[in-house]
Amino acid sequence: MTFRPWRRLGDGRNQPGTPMNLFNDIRAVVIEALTKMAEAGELPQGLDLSNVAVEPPRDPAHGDMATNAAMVLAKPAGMKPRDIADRLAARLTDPRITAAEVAGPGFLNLRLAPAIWHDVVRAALKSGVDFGRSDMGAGSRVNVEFVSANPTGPMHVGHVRGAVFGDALARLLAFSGHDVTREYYINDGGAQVDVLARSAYERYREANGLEPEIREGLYPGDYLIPVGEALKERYGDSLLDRPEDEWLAEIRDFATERMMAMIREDLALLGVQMDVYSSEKALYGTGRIEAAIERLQSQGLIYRGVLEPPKGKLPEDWEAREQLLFKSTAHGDDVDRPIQKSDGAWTYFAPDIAYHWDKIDRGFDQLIDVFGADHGGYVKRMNAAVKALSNGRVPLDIKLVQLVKLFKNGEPFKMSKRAGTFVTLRDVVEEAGADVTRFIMLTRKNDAALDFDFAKVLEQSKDNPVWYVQYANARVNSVLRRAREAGIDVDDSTLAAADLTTLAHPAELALAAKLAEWPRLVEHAARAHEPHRVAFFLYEIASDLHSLWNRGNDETALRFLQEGDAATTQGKIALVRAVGVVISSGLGILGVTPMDEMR
RNA sequence: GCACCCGUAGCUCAGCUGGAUAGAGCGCUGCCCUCCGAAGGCAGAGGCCAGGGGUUCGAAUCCCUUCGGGUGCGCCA
Repeated sequence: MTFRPWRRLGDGRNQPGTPMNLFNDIRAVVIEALTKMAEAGELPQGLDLSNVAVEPPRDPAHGDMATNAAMVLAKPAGMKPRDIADRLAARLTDPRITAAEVAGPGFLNLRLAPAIWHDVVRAALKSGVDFGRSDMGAGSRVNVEFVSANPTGPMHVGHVRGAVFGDALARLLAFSGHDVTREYYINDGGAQVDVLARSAYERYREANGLEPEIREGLYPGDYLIPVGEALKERYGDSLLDRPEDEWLAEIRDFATERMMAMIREDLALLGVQMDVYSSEKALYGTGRIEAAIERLQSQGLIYRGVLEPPKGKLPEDWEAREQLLFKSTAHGDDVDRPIQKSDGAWTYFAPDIAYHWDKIDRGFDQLIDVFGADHGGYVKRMNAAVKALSNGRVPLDIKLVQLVKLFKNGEPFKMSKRAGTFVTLRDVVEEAGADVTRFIMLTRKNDAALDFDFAKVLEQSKDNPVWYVQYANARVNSVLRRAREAGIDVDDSTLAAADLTTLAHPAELALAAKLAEWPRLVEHAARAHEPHRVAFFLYEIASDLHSLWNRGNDETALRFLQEGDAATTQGKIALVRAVGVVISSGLGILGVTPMDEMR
């Protein structure tokens, strides 16, 4: 029996941008059959086939794949689902499809030849960690803005999840064929960097032997002490007892730069690297903000007016004032938003509008902002601004990342070595490690709150998903080691060329079929901007491997190492290794290092 | 008051952008190591998918509404 190379499987019928996705291949077969039915008059011409799906059925008894084509088309075609399904089944003559049965309300359940699953294993071995890589994105340019923590101190827990999420999303999008830019927006234009400068000035005084006055409202953290010392090194005592306006701007720039260096280090601890750092301050004085506002004005979206007082908690000192407003309600917001304070200075929103316009201007096809959940109120107005500025061309997806609650053995975790008042990113990484931190942060949807218990995430048991997945990978490598010790060649290239016909047990083929879902999952997760799906999929794969492993205890035919039968062993190890490939590939998207050994 | 998010097994959460009998871990009950890593695995019990309407071949998923929890609501960023 010979197998066609995987690349030819699609036979040119692959949808553009989706190599190696078996589900897309089979869908293409179904679509072609439907098209022929229309040509033959068995279906009306010109039906919308976009809702026709080919999916893995939940119940394995329903075969390997199922299509809803008959049900989706029944109404527009004015036919009974069963009739469509029957005729479709008759036209599915592709040799890969060994059976097509109509079931349930009109599903067409497909069974595929075992050789298909062997090809999946082979594809994984040949592609390595690139297995599942897709060109679905067709090189479209995506800007992922994330973290964007204020440059006033070290990153804290609140930033960690956003950093991990944004980076994993960026990796996922890159893996699925997008041209991704990771970007950090430095909020160095507001009052908070003045506070930073004053705080650093006190530390500068301290470095000169004076008593620092860390007044209420200044940043008290120890991390500014070295900044004070550096200031002393640079300025000596020349700035002591000078009025603020003589040193504020200089110290502000100096301290901001130092803070950004620190933040870069913090990000590096998590394995996060930005491509672009954009400065808010750099927008001032360039006319960019004015130009952006002018552009909105030209669309009739800027006016002077008075807002209704906010309902609910009314500030004591509230009084009606005329302000410059952006008519965000024209694009879905609830109220119009001020872009200028009553003293004429820009609100934070104004440079942010200019910044997003800049991103649009740089030619991105899609913008993604990762914000903390406390910025939820900002979503509609930003969407409105981007919609207006790009004339609806550039979609903006704002992902809100929910809070992380830290625990240790079930007790709320409070620690503040450096910062004085909060748990830093560094604290978290030093306590749990970057890999564990990243994985756990991705085991929940971004918009669901997350409990992070240091004791649990470091536990070595199946309660702990990181451990469980790493353990599966370690077992894969354990099998490979033992096979080599037995003198069996298990190099990927050898395994990929091996005869896999002995890989025929339903349990083994089921696992291979699970691997076939990986490329599909990548595309779905990327489309939904949901990297957590990768983490859950890895957990499932790990579970399947552990399960198959243990079945070998009772059924010796299922053991991966078959004594005295190198050929059969190679076939089984090809499957095991393919599992390892998918785990490594998935962990790569999560930014987690696979572990070969757990000892 | 308004907006956004959430509500799924006793607990913590998935549920593949509308599919078939709603899943996993923990906890509970009972099993599996002379055998590839038992740091594992198998089986069982456990559900009005918060409640009520609607949309359609079909709803945990989409729309409306009620209840409950979180977050936000001009001159902070």
